[in-house]
Amino acid sequence: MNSTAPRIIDPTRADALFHALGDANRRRMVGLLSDHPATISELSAFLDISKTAVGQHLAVLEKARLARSSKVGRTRTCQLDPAGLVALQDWINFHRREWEERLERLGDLVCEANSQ
Amino acid sequence: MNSTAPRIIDPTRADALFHALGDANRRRMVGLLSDHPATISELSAFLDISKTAVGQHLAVLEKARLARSSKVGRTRTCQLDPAGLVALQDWINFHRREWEERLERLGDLVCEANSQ
DNA sequence: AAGATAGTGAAGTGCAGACTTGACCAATCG
DNA sequence: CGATTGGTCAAGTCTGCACTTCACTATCTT
Repeated sequence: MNSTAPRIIDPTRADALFHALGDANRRRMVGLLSDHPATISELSAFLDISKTAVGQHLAVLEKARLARSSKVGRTRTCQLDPAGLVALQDWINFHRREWEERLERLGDLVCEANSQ
Repeated sequence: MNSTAPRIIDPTRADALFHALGDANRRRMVGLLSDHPATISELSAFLDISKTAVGQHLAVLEKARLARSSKVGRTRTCQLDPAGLVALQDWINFHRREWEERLERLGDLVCEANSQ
């Protein structure tokens, strides 16, 4: 489980993923949600944007599978969806592998990269 | 080295990073560069966009420290800069840690997340 | 039932950003 | 030298998207 095998990530998915995280407010949302679930209103208050805006952000995050939500009564509670983060991890691992492989043969840059 | 310690990533930097990777062409660029360095013209030909556009993308990638470039003679060769990927990794690790910690107490979702 | 509260839909505004074109400079080649 | 070729600068275009407001539908509270 949790194999180190190179798992490729579909471009469409990558698009959704990076687009989703490209916005500061959405990143703040996953920041909040990674701490604990929250409702639309709470997120709205915290981020200081309209509930409508939160709803729109949520849709984007859900499409990227970075968040989930479910409505009970009149309140919708959002929580983090690990799947997105996992996919992101995969994307990085894939590319990391590629250049690490290449840099091994060339032996440079790497130290610099680690120091900030 | 390469410690597992939580290394926090500055929001401004995260912005640059995710914004940079939010574009499909730029992702294709890092894809190419992670294989081997390339010149502006080569990238232009491969991505089928103007050299000017490539230059603009390059600027974005460099700001995010995902690429470097240097000009010798009249040709500019671009190569991948590991620093960006490393920072990205840090960002994920940080959030991953947060929700893993929380999910450990709640014990759910995780299996689903791993299967796609 | 009246009134607040939680959220959704539609439509509009304004800005950012991904491109292009065209003029231009600097190396390289014949 | 003259002609390509590689790259950059400066505008300008056009689409996408973050966000708002307004109107409306549940749902909860008292």
